[in-house]
Amino acid sequence: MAQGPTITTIAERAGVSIASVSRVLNGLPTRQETVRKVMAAAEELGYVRNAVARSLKSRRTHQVAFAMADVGNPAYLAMLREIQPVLKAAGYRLVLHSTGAVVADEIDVLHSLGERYVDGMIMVPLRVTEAHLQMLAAARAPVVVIGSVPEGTPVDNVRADSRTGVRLAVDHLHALGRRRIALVNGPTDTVPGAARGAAYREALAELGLPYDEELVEIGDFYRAEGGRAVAALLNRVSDVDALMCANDLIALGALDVLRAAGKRVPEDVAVVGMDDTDLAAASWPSLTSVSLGSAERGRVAAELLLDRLQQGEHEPRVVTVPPRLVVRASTTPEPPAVRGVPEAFGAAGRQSRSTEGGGTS
Amino acid sequence: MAQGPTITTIAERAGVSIASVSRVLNGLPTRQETVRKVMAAAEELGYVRNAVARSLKSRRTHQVAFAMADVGNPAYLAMLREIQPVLKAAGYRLVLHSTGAVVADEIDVLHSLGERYVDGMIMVPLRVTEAHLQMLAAARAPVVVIGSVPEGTPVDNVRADSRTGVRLAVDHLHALGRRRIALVNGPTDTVPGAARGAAYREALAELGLPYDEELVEIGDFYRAEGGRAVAALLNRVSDVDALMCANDLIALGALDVLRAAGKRVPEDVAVVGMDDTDLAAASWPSLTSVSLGSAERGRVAAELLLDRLQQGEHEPRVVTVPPRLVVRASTTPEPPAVRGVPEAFGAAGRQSRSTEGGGTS
DNA sequence: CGAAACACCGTAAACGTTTACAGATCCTTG
DNA sequence: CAAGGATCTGTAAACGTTTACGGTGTTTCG
Repeated sequence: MAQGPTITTIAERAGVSIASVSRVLNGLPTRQETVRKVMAAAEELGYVRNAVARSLKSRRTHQVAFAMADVGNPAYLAMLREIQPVLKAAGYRLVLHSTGAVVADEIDVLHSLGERYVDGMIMVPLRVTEAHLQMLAAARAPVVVIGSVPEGTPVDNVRADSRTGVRLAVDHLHALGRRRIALVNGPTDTVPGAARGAAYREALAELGLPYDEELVEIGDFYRAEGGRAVAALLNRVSDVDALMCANDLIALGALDVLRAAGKRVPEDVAVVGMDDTDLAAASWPSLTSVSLGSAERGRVAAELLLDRLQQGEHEPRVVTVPPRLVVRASTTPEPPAVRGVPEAFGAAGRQSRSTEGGGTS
Repeated sequence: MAQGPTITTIAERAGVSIASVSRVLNGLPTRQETVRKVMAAAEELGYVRNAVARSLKSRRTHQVAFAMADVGNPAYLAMLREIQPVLKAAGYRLVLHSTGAVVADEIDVLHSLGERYVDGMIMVPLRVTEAHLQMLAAARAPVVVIGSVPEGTPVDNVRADSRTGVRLAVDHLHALGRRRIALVNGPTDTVPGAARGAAYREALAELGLPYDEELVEIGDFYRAEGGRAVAALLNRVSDVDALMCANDLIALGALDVLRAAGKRVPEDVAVVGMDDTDLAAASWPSLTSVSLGSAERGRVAAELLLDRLQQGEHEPRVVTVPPRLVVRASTTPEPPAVRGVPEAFGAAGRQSRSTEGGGTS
């Protein structure tokens, strides 16, 4: 781990100047003889380019940051898994920032862009505050935001459409004949919570169903909380025949509680989750879930960023990724054999990339 | 996004030399008056230190790489989630390398250490080949390997103990009265596959049970493959009363097939998975699973690396993390109420960190 | 009051590259 | 054979920091 060889070491050994070495290493036109000597010296010394010095001169680090609250969250993970290969293919390294649920950390991360250790950044903010907007406007490197940002913010923006997503789910439940469709939401002071609450209301209105406050329960986006919320709901109203859950975890909690209460899913109560995580396919009964296209949003964000890194300045772009309803056993009354079994296996196919090797010993 | 201010800009504005600016910014002893002027100038200009230039001079990037096959794999993800905060707390950024299942990529990543864009690396190799060992010996920065590496390799090493893990599971099944315990393994030319196969054999021997080739089925570490393997197994032998699966996904596939075949779990067949992923708690029935301590291995690896980065040279260390059997409904014959329900909720607690916010709109 | 001690600061070199520019070498051609 | 051009190469500056060293100005003390 001593001092690695530098361009200067090579120059001495090959008996040429450092400029020539650099030219050879960069494939610039050079006499054949010189190329040979330099290559030989580099080879013998086991030379590797110093990325730091290179970056200093070229003002390019070939690194991109991805910042979100927590890698463990399946939605962020899905994005990450798409972002990574896109960046890698373009020759960029990925710097990961897990900011936790702390908004101040997100601001910090944006600020750190000034350190120029990355060429650009993809960020999924928890909330978009005034401070965010200021930092985004002043950012020293291109940023792509996944999530909604007001018109006029000078960054590329990739959005989901949870309104339409909720609509898809509610329509589906309605089409199955359900009329007492409850909403189990997360906190309404979060962006997703608020959006999903509003969308639920809208969807009911469009279908001509009444909005009944009794049918709305607020918990948090976790399994245990979801379970508690559903328990409270069942205590209050007895004729619920469908649960629209703001999240797959909430839906899993719902399944726990329904099972304990002796209700059959989907015969007595149909359940829909949201985000279409791996858990949805793994649960029993498998969970109908609204996919908000996390993976695709990740891919699109990466592409937008690369585009900007390569093309330079242009108008900020906004891309909205459409949601998709993935129907599984928790809503389809009697899954036809064709649908039930292949689903189990089909799901495995979807997951296969996530499971190479399966562990380490 | 123009040219950011540098130390020179500040020096001019404050009417001092760049050396003074640097001293002030680094908190070295300086006259109060100068400190004031420099701070004021830096403030007005919105100066941020250039990390690249800094690294070039200091030979420290404050970045650490984590390299594994695929972030989507729950085992690696669990490691990542522990590694990240440890590094962050110590002031290091995390560079993520997803190498895919390609061994050559791992070698590449090790080679790229010579570029000095990171101060060190944590790696989880798929396989440890001769090429790996050579690169590890010649690595230009400290490396911690998660997985087993031969004696004498000059790197810190964090190991799981899948032998003991399998033993725990088989003992558990045996204690429950099961005697026809089958193994559903992944490919035996992978490290985990081989280790688990051998451990199964050993465990049976210790219990005085015969090793019956009929009871071993090889598939792959995916859900669909696992299902197929179990189907084949059931076709061949009819009296299987327990399945030791080399992986949670295989176990999920097993549940699919058993359910389709009308076998009750755990009454007719008990099922044990391995890795104790989030899926284990989410499935129905919830899955008894052997935890190989991925999270802890990640944390330990990060700590070892930091230690080496800060302390410098010392003998390579080897740490083995003990496995743990997490008992759930897929093996406990009649989960007492106390055990069944809290499990569902307890599981949510375990997962809570992975689900802040639950999605983005 | 002069010298020694001290506090502070600026100059310049260094980290390892890339690259503009000009000098050296070679070949071509009249 | 000389001049011109084409080709290749070396010198040096630059990227933005940190830091060793020596210089200046102030204080302290004999």
